[in-house]
Parts: sequence; structure tokens; C-alpha cells
Amino acid sequence: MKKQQQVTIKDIALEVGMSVSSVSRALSDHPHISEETKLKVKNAAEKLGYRYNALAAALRSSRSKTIGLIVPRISMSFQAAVITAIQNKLHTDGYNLMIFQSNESPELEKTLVKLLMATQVEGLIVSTTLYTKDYSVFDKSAVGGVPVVFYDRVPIDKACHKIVGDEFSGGYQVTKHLVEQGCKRIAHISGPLSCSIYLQRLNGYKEALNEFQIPYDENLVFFHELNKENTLQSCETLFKNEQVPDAIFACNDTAALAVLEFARVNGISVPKDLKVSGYANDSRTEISRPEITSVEQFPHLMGEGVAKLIMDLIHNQDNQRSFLSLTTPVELIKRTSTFSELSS
Amino acid sequence: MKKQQQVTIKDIALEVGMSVSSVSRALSDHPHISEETKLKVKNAAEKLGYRYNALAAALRSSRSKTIGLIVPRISMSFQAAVITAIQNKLHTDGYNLMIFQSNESPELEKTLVKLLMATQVEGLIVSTTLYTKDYSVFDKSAVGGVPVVFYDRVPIDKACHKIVGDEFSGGYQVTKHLVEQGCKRIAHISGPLSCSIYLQRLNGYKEALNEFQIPYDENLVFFHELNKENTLQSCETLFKNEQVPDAIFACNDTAALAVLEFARVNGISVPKDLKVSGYANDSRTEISRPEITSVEQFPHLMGEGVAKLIMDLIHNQDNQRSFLSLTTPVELIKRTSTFSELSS
DNA sequence: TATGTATATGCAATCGTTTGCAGACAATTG
DNA sequence: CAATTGTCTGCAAACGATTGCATATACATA
Repeated sequence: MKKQQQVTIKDIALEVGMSVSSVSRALSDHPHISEETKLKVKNAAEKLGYRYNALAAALRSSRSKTIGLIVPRISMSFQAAVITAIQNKLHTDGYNLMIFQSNESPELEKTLVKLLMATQVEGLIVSTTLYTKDYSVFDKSAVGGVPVVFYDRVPIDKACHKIVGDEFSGGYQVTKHLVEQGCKRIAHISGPLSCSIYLQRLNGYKEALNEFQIPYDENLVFFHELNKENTLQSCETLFKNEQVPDAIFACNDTAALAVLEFARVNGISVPKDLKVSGYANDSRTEISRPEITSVEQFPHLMGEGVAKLIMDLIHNQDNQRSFLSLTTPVELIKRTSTFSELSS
Repeated sequence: MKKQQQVTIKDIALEVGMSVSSVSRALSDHPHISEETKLKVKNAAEKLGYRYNALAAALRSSRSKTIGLIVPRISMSFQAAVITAIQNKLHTDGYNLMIFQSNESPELEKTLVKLLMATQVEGLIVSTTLYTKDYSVFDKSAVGGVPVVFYDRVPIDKACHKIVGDEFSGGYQVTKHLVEQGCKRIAHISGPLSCSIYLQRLNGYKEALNEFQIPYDENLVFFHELNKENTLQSCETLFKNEQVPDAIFACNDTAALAVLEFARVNGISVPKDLKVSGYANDSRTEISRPEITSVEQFPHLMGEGVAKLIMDLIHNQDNQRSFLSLTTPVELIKRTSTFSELSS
């Protein structure tokens, strides 16, 4: 007694005394089949315990009804929210989502692309690792013409379909807000510039500085993975100088929290002596004391945009030669970490 | 110019002047093929831009190399961590994971099971919704003998393969700790008892009360989804009585945070007048002020256990009639939300 | 020389669907 | 009544791999 024999449409055909083709059509509600037979067939299917074999169908029709997604990690709350939105939307269109995590490794990312292509996905959705530089695996030729949509972290300098948050504006708004709070020496703790989002936020930061005629000081800017350890390290460096910063704009909330911890340990008062902003507006920003100013990215909006776009691309496989790009809004959420006690 | 023609092993066979069977075997490193031809075939594959079609292989061999997973939502940090562990482990074994979210809906959960069965997964991993009561879709007959492993939230009163945290112990430890801190009226904010974890934690709670001869008072116990709104509501109720609680044991950290908020708003001092514990030890517990006592569940351990178990079950499809159950440890993490100021 | 063994390859069926085409039959039309 | 149309159903060839079995060759052994 091993693998119990599967019930196939052939068995149903035998049961109701019809051909497999008619059974197939009956099950998929083909208009050329009479209601009567449809009912008969469906009942027989039920009775025999038939289970549809999507694999066989996909093979024959070369429509797998599956979309692949590659993301650095699902544990980032922003990503989890985007993915959920994508998945829900795709589900209503009868598509499944195959989710893989690259763990920030470009090599693994490459492997996963191939893996997904092997499973015959009809579309590919990608938010790249921090270090992805070689985008050749995503080339039209490499993916065999399967549509690819990037979101959030997208290729720099490469035309592609993409949906991104308005990172420039986010960077700009945070910085401007800090300036307006009276800050003059605004440090920026950024991720690696190989990653699109950090590049754009940096540009926004520079733009705001420029607008207010504050010189860009590269001693105030750091590029590294935005975890706690690295951030503490950067704070260390920042506060070793005689000229200490009066604000720190960190590029995610984990980093902002680390800054707060540093401040606490070193007796620096936030927001009085140091103003701190994060980015992404994850749920910890509200819980922290002080609450942390951050930038909301509306992951749900982005997810829906991604899903809509990929479905469009799949359905209009015309000789699509141009690329679509959508920018979703951001919103600065001002909280106590950036308000001087006077104004609060 | 539509769907560009796929390169198949047939094309390779043509190219190198061999049969498809030999090509197939060469590509999969079959021992009966000479190294020489293997090389020749692989080069030709590379040259022609061949991409393996996992669908076709799965259909023929009836081994899809895919495992399905259904989880209430991936945005819970505990779940994200478990999933990541599972996925990494399965990947090393050449298996893919297809992740679906039930959004706490038993109906959707049922649909997803069928969907996954249709895609011919070789195994199914499930953490149920809060309200799943009908487990018939997971019956051996319903899933066609595909192994099913439950984790975290598992069927109550139904023999099955499962991996669970030591919820009883968690509930017991939290309660005992609160008693030892001098609490006499310990409220318990629990999830619905249709969900295994809450049932077990409640039992642990009762056990500890019993041990210290504190009567179980059902006015102190609440059952509902553990979101902020519900929890605030329960606090409201609790503090309307003349006999207010001196501790609240909430069954997740979101609820514990809501309790803290309630306390803050109502001028109740934590931990002095009210001690608060959460569960799951998510990253917010450390950030909150006061920091929240919680229970670490070691999601990574659980994930690895799940992956190992499902692989075992797949590889030993013997007439397996008995069920395996693994209980992973928990650890009480004591923080300031439960320490009276005297002892701190 | 006949037999046995090991190594390398090919034949052809098979997995469970989908789908273009053709055929059967009834109903409608001029 | 013949011709046309419409409705329903069946045939058989795919889709792209895997795999049991047979075969071919070479070499060693009795």
C-alpha cells in the first residue's frame, strides 16, 4: 500500500460513459457542454473523490497560474504587508504566489530566479537584495520572456517595470522637517548605495540641505546595513567628534531605535539635544519612548499596484517594448522624537 | 511573436545526436551515463539556453518537490521566523515551499488546502486559524495520503503529526512568576479557546493558581482576538469592578502593549500597581517602556523541527499509522513590567 | 568458442490534462 | 425538402519530462 492511485478525469469519463474531453470541458464550465452533463460530471467527480491536477493542466496549457516572488526577507513588516496585499489580489484573479527569500544574498537570489523559472511561473516579482548589481538574470532573454516587475528595491540605471515609493520625497521631507526644527548638523545613517531606495533618500536629503544652504558634510553620512550593531558603531563615531550632530536621520526604524538606545546610554536627551527620525513607520515607532518620527510607505498600495501591473503584463503579452513605472506616495509622520520640548 | 518556443531536452537530443532518454539521464547525473556525454549534453544545454521544466518532471515522476504551508498571517513575527527556518531547511533538501495565508478564515483555509492539493504538493504544513474546528479537509483521505504536519496552532483532540511550543509550561511560568511577585488577582487575557495554544496556556495558568491556592475567578479571564481594541475593552471591564486586578497576563505582546497603554491613560502605574506580561517575546517587548515580560518561543527551533519532520514523513511513506508529536521549549523572559519597584 | 558481466545508450510508454478539429444530431430557414 | 446553422460531444495529438526494459558493445572468464 503505497501512493494511493489518483482519480483522474479518465475515471470520471468511465463512470459517466463519456469521453475525457467532454469531462474536461464540463469541469471547466465550457459553454459547449449542456448543463445537464455538467451536473452529471460534477457529481461523479465529487463521488469518486476527484482532485484536479494543476500540474498536468499547466503543462498542457503552458499556463501555470503561478507568480514567483523574491524578497530579501519576509520578516520586515513592510515586506510582509506588501506581500500580503499582492497575494490577496492575485488570489482573486486565480493566481498563486510562490514566495522565496534571498536573505540579502545576490547569489541565492540568482539561484531562486532559475528555480522559479523552472517551475514555469508566468510572472516574476522582485525586491532585490542590498547588493544586487548584476541584473542579467532578469533580462528578457534569461527569463524567457516572462514579465518581471520590481518593487521597492529596484535596479538602478536599468529600464524595467517597477513600483517604488517616493523615496526622494521621503528623504527630502524628513530632512526639511529637521531643519525646520532648528537642526543644523543633520547626520544621515543610510544603507548601501547599491540599493535604489537609499540612493534616492540620500538625494532627497541633499536636496533639502541644499535648499536651506546647509553644506553637505560627508563626515555626517554613513552607509552600511541598518542593523543595531552597525548603527551603534556609527553613533560612536559621530559623537567622538567635537562637533556633534543635532539630528540623525536613519534610513529605517531599527536604526532609529538603535540611535535612541545610544542616546539613552550616553545621557543624550532626545529630542532636546538630538532629534531622531526613522523610516518605514513600523509598529515599533509608536511604542518607543519617545515615539519616533518616521515615513509611512503605504505597503498595501504598493502591493496592489504590483499585483495589478503583473497581471496586466501577463494578459497583454503584446510585443511590449516599453517599461512602466509607478511611484507610490509617502507620508512623513511627525512624532515626539523630532520635536524640541519648547514646541511640544 | 508570441510565447517564444521553449528549448526542451528533445532539442538537446537533436543537437548532440542522442536520444532524449540519454539526455535526461545525463542532465540528472545518472550513473549509467559516461562523463564524456554528460559534459557534451550539458554544454549543448547551456548553448541552446535550455531551462528545466519542473512541471513536466513533476507530472511524470509524481514528485513535485513542493511543500505547501498555510498560516494565518505572515506578518506575525513569530510566524515569519518559523517560516524562514522551514524554508531554509527545505531548500537544502531541494524542496520548495508554497506559502499561503488564511487570514484567520477557516473557509479560506479550506479553499487553500484544496488549492495546494491540486498543485500536487508532497506535504502540507499548517498552523490553523483561531476558529478552525472542522479538520476533515486534513484527513488522510481528503489529502490523498499526503503527509500533514501541524505546528503552533494545532488541532485539539485529534491525533496528528504536530510540533508545538510548551504552552502549558509558558502559561504556568508566567503565572507563577506573577504570584511570586506578590500578585493575588491575576487577570488573564486569552485568545479564543478553539485555538490550542490558548487552551494550553489557560491550563498552565490554572495550574499555577491552584498550586498557590488562589481561586480561579472567571471574571478575571477574557477570551477574544488579541488585538488592541478588544484588549482595551477588556481592561475597561476589569477596572470597572471595585476589585481591580494587580496583574494581567496577556496571551500575546500586542495585547500586553494595549494593557500598558490603558494603564498609562488611566494613570495606573506599571509595575507598581499592575504587573503585565505578554507572550511571544516579539521585538516590541524590549522597546516598550516599561519593558515587557514575555515568553520566548524559539521559532527557529520549531521551524527546523517542522521541516525535519515533514521530510521524514515524505521519505518514509511506509504504512505510517502512528503520529509524531514534538514539544519545543519556552523560556520566560522577565522584564521590568513585572517587577515591583522594591525588587528592582 | 561460448558465456557472463559491466557499461552505455535507445525505445516507447506514461504522467493527467487541454484543445483544434471533425462529426453527429436537431432545429431553423428559404 | 435541401441547405444552413447551432449545439453538443468525441478523437487524438499534444505538453516535456522520466523510467522500465531491451539492446549494443566491449571485455573478461571458463
